[in-house]
Order: sequence, then C-alpha cells, then structure tokens
Amino acid sequence: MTNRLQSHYKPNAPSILAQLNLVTSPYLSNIALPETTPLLNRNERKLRTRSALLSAALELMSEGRGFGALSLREITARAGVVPATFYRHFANVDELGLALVEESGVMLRRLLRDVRRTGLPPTAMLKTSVKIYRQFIEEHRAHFLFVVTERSGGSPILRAAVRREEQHFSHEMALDSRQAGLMPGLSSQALEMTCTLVVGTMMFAASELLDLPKNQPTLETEWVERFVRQLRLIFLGARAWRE
Amino acid sequence: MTNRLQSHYKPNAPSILAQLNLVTSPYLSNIALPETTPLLNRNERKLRTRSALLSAALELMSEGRGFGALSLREITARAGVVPATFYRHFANVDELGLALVEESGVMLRRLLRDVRRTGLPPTAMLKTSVKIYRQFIEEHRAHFLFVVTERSGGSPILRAAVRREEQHFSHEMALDSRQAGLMPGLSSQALEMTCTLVVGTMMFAASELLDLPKNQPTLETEWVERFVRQLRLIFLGARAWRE
DNA sequence: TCTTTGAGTGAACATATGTTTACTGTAATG
DNA sequence: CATTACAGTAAACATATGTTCACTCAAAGA
Repeated sequence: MTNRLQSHYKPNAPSILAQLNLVTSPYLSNIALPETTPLLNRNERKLRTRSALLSAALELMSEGRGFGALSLREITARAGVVPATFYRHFANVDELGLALVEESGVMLRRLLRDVRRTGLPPTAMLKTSVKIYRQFIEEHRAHFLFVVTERSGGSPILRAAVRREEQHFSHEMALDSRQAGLMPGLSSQALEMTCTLVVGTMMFAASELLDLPKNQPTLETEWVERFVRQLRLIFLGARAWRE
Repeated sequence: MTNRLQSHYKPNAPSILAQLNLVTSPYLSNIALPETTPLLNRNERKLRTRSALLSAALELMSEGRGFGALSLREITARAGVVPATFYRHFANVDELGLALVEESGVMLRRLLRDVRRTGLPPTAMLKTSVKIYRQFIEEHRAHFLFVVTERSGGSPILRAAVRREEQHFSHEMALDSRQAGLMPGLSSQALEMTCTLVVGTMMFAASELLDLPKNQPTLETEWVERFVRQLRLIFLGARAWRE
C-alpha cells in the first residue's frame, strides 16, 4: 500500500511533494519548526511543479516520440501530479511546448555567449567551437532533442516558434562574426545567408550526435571531424564568395 | 441515411469501394457485364486500399501533425475503411510508416534521375537543378513533408529508415558528381562529406519551402535565390578544398 | 488571530483508442 | 458449377484520453 503521507493518485512516480522532502509530516511542521518560514514559498513551489511538467515532457520525448504524441495524462503522471493540476500551469499541451521553446532559446543564447568568450584564436577557433558545441549538446541533451525534432515537427505553431529562435540565433551569429572580423569580404546579406547555412548544418550535426550510441568515443571524434570539415568547407566558400 | 450500397460504418468519408465506382450495383454486375472480368482483380483491389491507407496517413500529416501522433482509427477512417481492415495490410502503424519511407525512397531516386538526364550544362546547372527540385517538391508535397518531419522525428525506427534513404541518396549524388567530373579535386571521402552537406541543405530548404504560404511567387523565387546561393557557397568551398 | 487564496486532489464524464472475434460476400480455383 | 480463400465488415472489449467540478489544507495576508 502507498504511504498515507503522500499522494494516493499516482502508483508509479513518487509525488512531487514527496520528492521535495517538504515538511508536510505532522510533527515536523507542527513541532520541530514552528516559526520558521518553509523551505519554499508558494510561488517557488508552483515553479517547481511547472518545471516538473516541463521536464516530464522532455523525459518522455527522450524515450522516442515526438512532442505531438505526448498526452496530458502521461506528462502529469511522469511529473507525479494529478491530471487536473496541469491546468494550473498551462491551458493545453501546446502551451507547454511553447514554454519549452522558450527555455531552449535561453539555452542557445548561453551557447553563443560561451563560444564568444573563448576569445577567438582565429585558426583553431573552429575546432574549439565544435568541441564546445558537442559538450553543450551533451549537457542539454533533452532540450536539443526537443529543438531538433520540433523544428521540423508536426505542429506548425511549435515549428514556427523554434524557427524563430533559430533565426534569432543565426542573426546573432552574423553580428558576432561581423564584429570579430571573420569573413570581412561578405555583404551583410551574404553573411546572413552563410550563418543560416551554418546553423542548419549545426542542427543537422546535433541530430546526428544525439543518435549516436552512448559512450562510443570513436564515433564521437569521427563526428567532430566530419562536422569541422563541413564548417571549414563553408568558410572556404565564404572566403571565395563574390557577389 | 447512408446509401445501402456502400459501407454503413463510416459516416464521414465515402467508402473506398464507392470511390472506385466498382460494379457492385446489382444490375451492372449481374446483367450488363455478365462475362467480363471486373475492372480490378483481387490483388489490385487490395493494393488500392493499401494505397488508400498510405495516402490517408500522408493526408493527415499534411494537416499538421507528426506521424507518431496519428492513430490507427483516424487513418482507416480517412481511408474510408473499417479499423479492423488495417490489419489486413500492416501489423501496426509503424509498419505503415516504413512503407511510406519506402515510397519516399523511390521518389528520391526519381529525382536524381530527373536531374541527371538534364545533360548537365556545367555553369547554369545549379539553378536548373534547384528549379527541378522545387517542382519536384511541389509535385510530391506530402511525401517530402513526411521525409522532412520524420528524418528527425520522434520514432527512432522511422528516423533511421529515412536517414538510410538519405545516405543512399547522397552516395548516389557523389557517384554522379564523380562521373560528371564536377569537383575533380576532391578525394572520395571529401566528396562524400560535401554531398552529405548538400543533402542536408536540400532537406533544410525543402522544409522551408513547405512552410511557405501557397501561391506567393515572390517568396518562392526568394527561396530559389537563397538556396542557389547556399549551394554555390558550398561548391566554392569544395573547389578551394585542400586536405 | 482569523480569513482568504490558490496549488494540488480525487472522482466522474464522455469520447477515442488498439485489438480480437465471428461474419459476409465476392473473386479465384478446381 | 461447387468450393475455397480472403479483403472488408460489424460489434464488442478493455483501456487511455481531455476536461470539469467540488474539495482540501497550508501559506499569505488582514
């Protein structure tokens, strides 16, 4: 039988409240800590379950299905919460998807920042950037998986949102390149076109890396080699570019 | 009330048998054509409903959802057939997906053939190929949509199958390029790498074209321009390539 | 201290789903 | 002509789904 102190609803996942180890057991809340403020206030708790819902969706996607194939009940079950709770945070599943796009956008901006602040040694930069990228993908596996599958996924709304983030990303990349003096021969238009190509190649590479069997360093270094070569080819083309 | 001569099951779509205008009405089958063989024999009919199921799935995807979000019942309903009929053709929905990958592979091989037999005027070839590609996408809209969304879609099995076709495609492209004497300075390995990049860019471009609002010639020519430039950039890079 | 607020609950609902079963009627086969 | 094979049907099933509602009960606010 399930513990009476936590949710009776979900037989599989532990209740999110139980996960938090909150002081909901009687003697702790009433006797041991009578005057202290709780570890998390109401807003913080709400954010926690919201985040649990987002993570649950990503987790389910990592098990091999598109976002559009997830059901509200699965998501709430994985988050350790009752289905009705979902509506306290999102009007429907698509809105949760948009929140995930938002999160992913923040992540991509961090990636740009990380690459930017390496200081840009102009020759070895390419390989360095690719390695940073690889590490970044591994550290944000689930988000990248989300972006890569939904950028050309079924839902037009989600797809459009992801593409917007992607364009934002490639635009910032163009600004950075201009400022760093890379590809000085290119017009703004050509630079944007080139960065779009680079970002598309990045997305493609990410999807390949995500499909690689885990812990196969040989395959991963091969991936790095291939990706570096493709980028080098693009930059050679950019150098030779004439309008 | 529904016509007694056709299926009573599906209220929405007309029965596939009715769609075929088969000689199932009594006087036609018994009197007018007593000795003639039917318009379609049993195998042909079976292939028809199989194809109706495949088309139904593509049709549903065109309405904005990933393959993984389709249900067996929807597909059969759209095909004008009872759910149980599905199992006469496929063991499950994923197998239908694999059949769609198969069809798409055939289509891509036809694309290569079409480009190949233009005769290859080496300078204008690029723009010509892009235009052929654009027309091809429009003529096989649903299949391209399928390929583009499922190549990085949720189902690992489907994704792997699509990627296999894609690799096959880019490998054939490499052979063609070698034979046509394009990019003669490249090693086989570099040529493969370049073609992979080209095919990735093609897929990206396809997904963009599919998202363009219909009948906007301006946007479409802009798409052609952009795509041609990206390919030119790649070929410039390939020409400048040194190991 | 008392009152209000609101995140999370549990139960209920109507509907949609995958799969199995026995069946029907026609084309193929001898 | 009689028999068989089999694509498509109708109905039933157990289960999963989205959404709603009145509820609880602890934190926030008075």
